[in-house]
Amino acid sequence: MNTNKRVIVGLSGGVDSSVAAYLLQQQGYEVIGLFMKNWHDDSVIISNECPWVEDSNDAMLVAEKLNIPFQVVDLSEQYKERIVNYMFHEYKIGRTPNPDVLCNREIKFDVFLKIALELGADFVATGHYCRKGITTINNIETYQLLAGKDGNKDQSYFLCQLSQEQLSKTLFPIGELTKPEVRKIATELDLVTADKKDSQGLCFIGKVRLPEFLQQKLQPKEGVIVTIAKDAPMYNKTLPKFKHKLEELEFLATKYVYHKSDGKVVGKHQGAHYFTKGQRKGLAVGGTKEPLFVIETDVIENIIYTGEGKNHPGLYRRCLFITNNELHFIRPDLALKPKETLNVLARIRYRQPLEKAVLHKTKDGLFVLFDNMQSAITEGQFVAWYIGDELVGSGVIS
RNA sequence: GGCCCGUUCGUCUAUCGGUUAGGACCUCAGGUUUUCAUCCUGGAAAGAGGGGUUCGACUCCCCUACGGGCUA
Repeated sequence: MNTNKRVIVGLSGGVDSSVAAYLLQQQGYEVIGLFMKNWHDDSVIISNECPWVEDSNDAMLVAEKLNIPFQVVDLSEQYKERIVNYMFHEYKIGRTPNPDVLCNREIKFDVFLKIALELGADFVATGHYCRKGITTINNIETYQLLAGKDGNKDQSYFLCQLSQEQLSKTLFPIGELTKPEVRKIATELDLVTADKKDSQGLCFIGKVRLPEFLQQKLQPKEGVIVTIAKDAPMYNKTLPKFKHKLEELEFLATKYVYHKSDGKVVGKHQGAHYFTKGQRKGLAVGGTKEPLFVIETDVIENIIYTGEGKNHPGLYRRCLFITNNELHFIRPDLALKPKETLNVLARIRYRQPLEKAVLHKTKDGLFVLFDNMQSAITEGQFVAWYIGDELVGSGVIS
């Protein structure tokens, strides 16, 4: 039944996309493999140099084995413009971006998708661990982004910015499988990628030392590290009585504002923009009973604020806000209007266990109010919310 | 100028006349992780200096160098 449908698979040179291609082939699709080359500066990568050469080669071998056509496209210009520049910009303004979420929205499911369509494809497919559902709502065919069946590998979070349009053209062939099952298939087929280690680090770039990577554009600038005491007065404010829910939400979403005089200087750093909230490593401040965690970075004053111990109050908040222009619903029918609320499960980082939360829409944006305190809510990261195993929307934490 | 205390891994510290001188933090390496982080495991790392006493001293004594209390 799929015989006349053409699918272009993004072959990355890893097991997942290899098996994805195979499964599509089994399902009767006409499959074409396409390798994206998005980065070729290996000077910034830790470990083995030039991973893309090996990866594209593996992708080609897999295509040969499956006997499908194979091509390489170079998208490094677009990748640089849309992803790398965005990264630099975000770090510069003191936020912590998630380039891989953007990479999916802007590269794999935009630039790449368009190329595929030009090549006559009906769909693109990738080796993501997630599933696509289709349901009819008000007579409109609506696509759903569902978590991968392998709870340990579920990658729906990285696709939280996809649109209906993009989903409509997309297939996720391995979403019903677990990683061990995928490996097993690859082994049985004797694919070169069968035992290849999972890729990590920045998609297409690999493992980098962030400060070094960022130094291409962001100059080091020495500043101080300040420690805020666990029992600082600002943490003991009693909850005011709120007149409106909105007032309460705003209060709970407000982050602490620190000044140098609120704590004591314990060290120096080479640039507040190289650090992110919740970070423990790289501060080079020792002698404390418990580790120091970054609780705030101030890129204007170039000060890093830290708190001692995993339970430091500066690390926790229950509520966060998303502005309207950084708010996205995969399910348009579930988009909230001002004053509407929605009970969801949400996460603020990949692989974080889902947490109960309530969405509160306002005129200017959306509040996400968690039942429990959340550690290191970080501006620039994406919060994604689910109903059951369906990812229905996401936004940038501001 | 006299009299009394302190000096241990990079940091904060524990111990002891015979120990692989312990821990925490930092750092490094590996692992987990398609973001940044987190998390897990492991490694490296010390007795201010010089003399004694002793079979043996980081530990006891003396002197030299840097940090605290009385006298004036």
